[in-house]
Amino acid sequence: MKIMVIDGNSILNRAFYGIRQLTNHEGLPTNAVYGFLATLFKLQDEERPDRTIVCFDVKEKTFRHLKFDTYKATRKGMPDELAAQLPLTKQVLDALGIVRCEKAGYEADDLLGTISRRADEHGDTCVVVTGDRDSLQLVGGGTTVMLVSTRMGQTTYQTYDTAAFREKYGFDPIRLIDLKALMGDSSDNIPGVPGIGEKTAMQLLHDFGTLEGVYANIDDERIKKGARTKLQNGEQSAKDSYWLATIDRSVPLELDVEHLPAQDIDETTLYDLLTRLEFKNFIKRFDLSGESVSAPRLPELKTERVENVLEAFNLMDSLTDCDRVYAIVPETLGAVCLLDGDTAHILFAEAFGDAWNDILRRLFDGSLPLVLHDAKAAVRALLQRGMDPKGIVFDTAIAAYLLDPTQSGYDLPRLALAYCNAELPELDLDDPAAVSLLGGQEDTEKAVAQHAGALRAIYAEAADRIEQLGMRKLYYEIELPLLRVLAEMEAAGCAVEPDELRAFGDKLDVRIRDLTEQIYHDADGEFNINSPKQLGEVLFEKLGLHAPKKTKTGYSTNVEVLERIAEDHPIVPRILEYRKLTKLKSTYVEGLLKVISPVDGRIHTHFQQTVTATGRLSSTDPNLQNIPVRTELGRELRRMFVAPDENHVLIDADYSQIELRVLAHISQDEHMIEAFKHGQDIHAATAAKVYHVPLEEVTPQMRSSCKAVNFGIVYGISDFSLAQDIGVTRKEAGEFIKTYLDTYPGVKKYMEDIKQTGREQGYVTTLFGRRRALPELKSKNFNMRSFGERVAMNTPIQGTAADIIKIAMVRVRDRLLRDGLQSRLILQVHDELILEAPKDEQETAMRLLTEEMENAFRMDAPLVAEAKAGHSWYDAK
DNA sequence: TTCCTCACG
DNA sequence: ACGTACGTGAGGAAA
Repeated sequence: MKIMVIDGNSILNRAFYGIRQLTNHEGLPTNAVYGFLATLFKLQDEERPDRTIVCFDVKEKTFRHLKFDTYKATRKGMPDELAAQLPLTKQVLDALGIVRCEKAGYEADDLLGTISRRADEHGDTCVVVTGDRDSLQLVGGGTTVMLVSTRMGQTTYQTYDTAAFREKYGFDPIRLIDLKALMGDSSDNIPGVPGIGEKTAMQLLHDFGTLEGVYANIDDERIKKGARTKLQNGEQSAKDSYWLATIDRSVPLELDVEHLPAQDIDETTLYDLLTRLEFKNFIKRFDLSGESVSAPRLPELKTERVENVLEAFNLMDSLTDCDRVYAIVPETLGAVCLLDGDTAHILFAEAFGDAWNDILRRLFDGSLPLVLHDAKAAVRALLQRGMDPKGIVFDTAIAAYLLDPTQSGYDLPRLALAYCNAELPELDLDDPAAVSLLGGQEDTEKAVAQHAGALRAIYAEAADRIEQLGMRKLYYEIELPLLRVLAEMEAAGCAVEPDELRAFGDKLDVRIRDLTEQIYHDADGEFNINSPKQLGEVLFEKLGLHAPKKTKTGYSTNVEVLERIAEDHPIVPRILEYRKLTKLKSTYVEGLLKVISPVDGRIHTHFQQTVTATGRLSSTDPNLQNIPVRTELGRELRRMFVAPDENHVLIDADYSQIELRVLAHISQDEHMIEAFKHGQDIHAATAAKVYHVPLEEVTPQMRSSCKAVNFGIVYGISDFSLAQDIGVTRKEAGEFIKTYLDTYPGVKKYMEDIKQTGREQGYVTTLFGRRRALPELKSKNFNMRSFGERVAMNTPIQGTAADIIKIAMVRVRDRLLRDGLQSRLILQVHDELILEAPKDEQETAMRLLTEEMENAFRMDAPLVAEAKAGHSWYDAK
């Protein structure tokens, strides 16, 4: 029989530190549990043990180390976040039917040792899985040790049997104990012999075999005088250490290794647990279904099909008096579900034919206070049918986003689980088959009703919490109105020049082919240049170029690396150019050609309002927020985004330094505010201050450094990254930052305060009350905490800037309408707004746009926006 | 799917 | 000593 015995604490620990802190909807921290299970399943798949046992330390305080008073003081405890995940892990293991082994007073190590010894004696083979190198002393007989190590988030496994161990270390596994007795182990609080390090210890063992051997030959000439004195003085410590380092292999365990129960999964409990933890892929792995599970359900609703137009209008009339009308309206507008008390009324477009548009028009005529989920998609569709949807008073997706912007999604089933602990069936009303009147309706209708019920429950909860958290204005005056603006922008789309785009692509192609040939020639053979793996092999093995140490899973071949070795071989600059061109070709030329609407020949992006952690928008399908601009060639692409005809222009206005202005305002730093008030070039002004020279004497070099620091400050700076960015030593960067912060004491104070406030409150906010929770600030893990601190510094800045441009967008749109102009907003790129305007409105629209952007919010460092007009995006920027 | 790379603010 | 900028989305390769 093959037994796998796992050091639960060690693997859990690795999982915890390997992955960034995650919490699920219930607020359960889950990363360690997840990582642990992932490791466990992977090992079970690969090793196929007959039985698995997981060992845990029972209590840190009962370690045998503690018998030595001197050694216990600095023993590190388990971080709280991890401790919180321990019981969950054990619950899952129990549900999986995996034997757990714990014994008060013993470390998991000792349990591993004891179990492996017993298995060995019984003639079984035993794989010990742990992250702790100490356990390698267990290797021998039928016992192998699999060492799990996590580097850069990548987990690797290395199995040691006696031979493998000997090859690597040059002595027998059991001698690890002797080695530790000599050299000690600071992480385990084993003192060893003071003054003896790894080198000496290895030499001693090599010469004398064992600790005992060393002391038996203490006068041997191979031991140097200094070492001898140290050994003599440290003899007691060596003996203690020997004992400390020895894993106890005869723990009195009741566990009967010979008669382990077969693994028996408790499906119901497992499903419950995995659902709570939101580990969907594991649920899939075990093919669990929730049928036998009793998750709380929302009240049952009756479903009623609305069959004719009259009935539909009567229903809507009767709903007009309602406080709120809960409606499920899919993007395709193929069906609608309206909740009325305990009845879900379902209307299918198919049943109404031409009258369907009348029904939609009535539904959205503004007389029904509609609560929707993800309304933007429906609004866009309605706009595209020439309607003017009104009456949307709440969107649960946006509300849930404001309540916690860091979730990975906000679909209705997920919210139902988080807000009502209810399970909702999957439902895709955008799939025409689902809303077809033909066949299989029952289930769909039931599901729709349940979704509507959940919508109501979520609304009640979410609306309340929006109030409580002080986000009413943000929600009702910024995000909700913005929804309509975004829908209009999406529906409007942007005109493009497909022919020129294709021509540009062909031009790229010629050059790409050329480069490909040269690269193959340089490499003396064909390979896939797009494959970082193959490229790495060619550059660093075949051509023998020096690989600048960057390596994760192979060689790193990114721009930074390639630029450093560009001089070394003509292939490198060619690869750099190849990369540039293929990026332009595939992502932009081909990518954009694919998404030109066959209906109107324009490109309609989708602005995501519920994605970013900071409150920014994002753009997808296609992403129009990352159209190249930084290189001249890439910038050419902007010539393809144009005004639709000779009578129109594009107007592009962007905020000047909005984030730094926000920083100046939030931090109330006098000097920075003054600089902005006087309209100074902020980077130059900073340089003048930092270098103590008059503004006129600031060199481009000085300005550029300060520009980097200004950026860094906004991101939550560190000396390392700044050093990397401006090419100075880390120390110089550190001093530079210090000087900078002394120059702007207000900024310094803000950076300190925000971290503290964030830690105390558990979240940070923007000036408009947008909130981001930051549990990382309390983490004991340095990296995680540092990340939290940078985020705490950055989010209020980036987020406030996002709030401001959102306000501007709503105002620009409203004012264009109010002033009866034909100009329309079509794009937003974080600090930039783009209008499509009739030429005769050009001047008016430019003024309006600049005004509304600058007046969106009054700051002590005033907002400045600059507009430019042109036929294409290239010309308007 | 996940990683790597690279485009933007 | 730790490993580093903040926020995104898309395409191609490899698993």
